[in-house]
Amino acid sequence: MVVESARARTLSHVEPAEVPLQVALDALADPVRRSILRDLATHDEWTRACGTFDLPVKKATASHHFAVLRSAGLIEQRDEGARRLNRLRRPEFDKSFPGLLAATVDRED
Amino acid sequence: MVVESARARTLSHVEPAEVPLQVALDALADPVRRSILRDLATHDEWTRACGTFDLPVKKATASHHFAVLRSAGLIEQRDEGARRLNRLRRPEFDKSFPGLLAATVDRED
DNA sequence: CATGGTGTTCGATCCTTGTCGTACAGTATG
DNA sequence: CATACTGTACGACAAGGATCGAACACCATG
Repeated sequence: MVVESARARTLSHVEPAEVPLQVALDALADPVRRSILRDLATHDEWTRACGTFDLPVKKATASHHFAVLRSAGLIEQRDEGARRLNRLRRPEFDKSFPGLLAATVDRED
Repeated sequence: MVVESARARTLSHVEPAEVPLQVALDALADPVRRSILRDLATHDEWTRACGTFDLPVKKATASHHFAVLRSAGLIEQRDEGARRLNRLRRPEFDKSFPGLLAATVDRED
């Protein structure tokens, strides 16, 4: 029988449908967070652990940004051993906020 | 010969095409500013003076928000006597940021 | 010209939040 | 078990920005 680890059980996710527009915009307004989302958008799902992103901040700050993205319904996280893998919740988020990801992460600047 | 007033001459506008995504998102992330944009989106152009908006802030703060919207290429302003009329730059802004206004101001929350 | 209305500017304040160091928990590997 | 690696939690700090009051400029109207 497969049992979730205690660590994974503390991982609370928020459904994009429950996210207020204000929360979504606050999450998307940060350049470091958009950089994370762009990275996820251009790679296969569940292939990027938190530590594999090339970010201009220390790991404590990066951890904070991942938490913000999760509570805004933008990413899903899953533990795999010592690493925490990420996935962009593109279809779910697009359903709640049509065009918002396209207008923000599908861009150069 | 018609000459612009000194007051109107100080009104500097920014083209949406010159606006970085970061500036646009910062402007759209504030609820008071979105409320202004929604108001403009649902009325005829050049019919709303700054003082005619029902905002939960004092006029000094409102003036600040209009300045932010102008420098983000989201609104255009024109002086008409003592009043300053506003217009949502929908087509120009949509061209530079397709879907962004639709995802933010065309919404309930 | 005096008064009232519209809107901006300036300085001050307050609050949010992005940032980091450190400590800690969980996992893998020797 | 000892060590190294991955990521989070917590407290502290600093910067940015939203807010306001007061003073000011401009316009309209009597």
